[in-house]
Amino acid sequence: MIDDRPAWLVKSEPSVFSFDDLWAAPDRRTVWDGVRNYQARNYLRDDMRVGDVVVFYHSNAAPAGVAGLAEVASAPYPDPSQFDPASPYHDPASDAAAPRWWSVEVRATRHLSRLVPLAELRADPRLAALDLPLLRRGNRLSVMPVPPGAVARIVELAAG
DNA sequence: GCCAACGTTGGC
DNA sequence: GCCAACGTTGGC
Repeated sequence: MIDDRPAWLVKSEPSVFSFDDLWAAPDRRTVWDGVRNYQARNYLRDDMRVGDVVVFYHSNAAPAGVAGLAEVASAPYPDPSQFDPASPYHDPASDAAAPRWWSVEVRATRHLSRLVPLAELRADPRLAALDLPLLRRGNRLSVMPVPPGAVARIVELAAG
């Protein structure tokens, strides 16, 4: 039952890494690295658990919206890219003994029958009643919680 | 490309 | 600790 599990939304720019890219990855799986915001880091490090639902959102896209579903596929671990000088996410100030940035692995589980555009999410009264952080004004978090019931509703909209 | 909203940095 | 400047995000 999808609704019994905690759910999270992650953003990705599809021109960089799309849901289809995740679907095409080995084991449909990848490390979710490069998150460089403390609030999002706290969700990754402290709250995400194996089996949690992940809503894969395309940002900076036309249209932006929910592209598919995934799940948390590993326990949190220090984001390897912070220690990699060749990575654009390299953080020379991060100490290996007390890593600043964390990752989990995610695995794609379900293609939606179509992308659900942000405008449709905003227009849906049932989602509005759930107060999705994604839909709050000025939201810029790249990892955020999804309230109970919202995933099922998004799937309904996709089937819509 | 524009621009509003936001997070971070750094001078004081 | 304040807050202005700056850089980034992300919808349009």
